[in-house]
Amino acid sequence: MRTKTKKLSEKIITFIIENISGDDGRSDVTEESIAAHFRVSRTPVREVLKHLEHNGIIQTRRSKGIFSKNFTREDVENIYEVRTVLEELAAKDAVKSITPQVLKELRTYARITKEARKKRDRRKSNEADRLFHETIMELSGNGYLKRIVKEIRMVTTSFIPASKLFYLNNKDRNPYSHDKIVKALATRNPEAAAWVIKNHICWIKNNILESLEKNGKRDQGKK
Amino acid sequence: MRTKTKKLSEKIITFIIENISGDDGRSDVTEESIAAHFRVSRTPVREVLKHLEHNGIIQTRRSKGIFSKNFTREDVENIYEVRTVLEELAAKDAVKSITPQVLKELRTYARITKEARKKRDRRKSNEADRLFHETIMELSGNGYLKRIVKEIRMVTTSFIPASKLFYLNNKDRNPYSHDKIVKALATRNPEAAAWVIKNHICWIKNNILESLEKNGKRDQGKK
DNA sequence: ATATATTACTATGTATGCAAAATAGCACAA
DNA sequence: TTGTGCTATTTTGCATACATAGTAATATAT
Repeated sequence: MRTKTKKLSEKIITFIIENISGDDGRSDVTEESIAAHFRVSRTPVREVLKHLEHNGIIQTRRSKGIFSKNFTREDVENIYEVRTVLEELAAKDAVKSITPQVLKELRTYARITKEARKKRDRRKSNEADRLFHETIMELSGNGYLKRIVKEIRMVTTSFIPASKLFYLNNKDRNPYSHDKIVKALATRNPEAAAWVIKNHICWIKNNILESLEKNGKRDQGKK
Repeated sequence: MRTKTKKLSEKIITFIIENISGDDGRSDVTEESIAAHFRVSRTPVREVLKHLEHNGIIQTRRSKGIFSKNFTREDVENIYEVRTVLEELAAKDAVKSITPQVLKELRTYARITKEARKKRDRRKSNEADRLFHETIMELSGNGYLKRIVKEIRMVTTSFIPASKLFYLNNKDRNPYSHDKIVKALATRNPEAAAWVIKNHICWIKNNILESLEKNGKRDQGKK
């Protein structure tokens, strides 16, 4: 169980995503501040930052600090278009190797997600949601696909910073639910599974777009 | 025309991909040697290395140096599976905004690729091939898709190091040629375009698998 | 001659220091 | 008050120096 080694960079990533803003002026998140927070030097922090910058999650402006990318409606649509075809692919591959055990596991995650959401336990519901999708990825047997979708999930997560993270609770439930995904997978019909996944993600996308429109009006004028 | 700034990291990437090997023992490619070659310090080199390592192209072993990943047949299939659905997506989107001008441009790249390949001018044919595919990406209007496919192309390029790069010349031509892709795009039928692209890439994948099998036998036993 | 312990070396990981760029604050003049 | 130029400050970019881990080679004992 190797956990300690990798965890630092993961922690730094989480920390950054949760703390950065896209405002102008000076950012209170700097290489120095992150380094100080984790009691390391700037060097390892920089490596994480470069990674995030490369993935388009942050942008660093010299002598100003680190800022979140202000995603446009188009950006969100583009990224979700990519994520959709990749999760469809995963679902299609997953049906080939599905087992009763895994189906049971998926149902458990689906149940936990639903219950936690009902109780407004955002952290727990997100965690179970993540496990649900990652299990399907795992099932696809395609390690590269798994890795790349994980990256994309990191981007989409950053769309909705913690401060704005209310959208899930205020909305109706996703009509293309995890339960329906499980049912489709159980039929072992690739196209059916892909269809449900596609609609599932499409619903999430629309939800995020709505949320961004509600929250993001003020960011409009700024360059 | 900002070229100088970004070029260094691009050059470093090219240099690394062209020089690393997957052998055991000590590598002659080290942070130090790369830094010395480009007359910079290890710091900027490390940033590029971390990026490549993250993309799964290289692996760095402490006190041994930098090595290429030894891709298995399964890795190649996984990565090409991902690339295929993404290029299909690009083609489907591209037909929406295709114009006679772009079709002409694509035909030009197709012609140059073909001619250069006939003359065994590998560099030129690769360049034109890249432009062909990137033009379709551009046409899709999805910047994120464009970026992510570019990354994947970097990985697939690293499958076949320069030293082994003969496969293209020794084989029959791709039956799902660039010409046929252009024709399919011209019909503005998304499914048709995606179908040709899919087969085009599938042919390349099989070609690479064959080449790896011929060249890579010796890498088998090693961990 | 072979196996093992010790030592020197090599290359990465991390920290620190210095240079450059861009901003923000302040003084001063109109 | 408002605009302009200078200076100090902030923060990134790059370089260097030190710490650590893993390897290879040598020496020693059996």
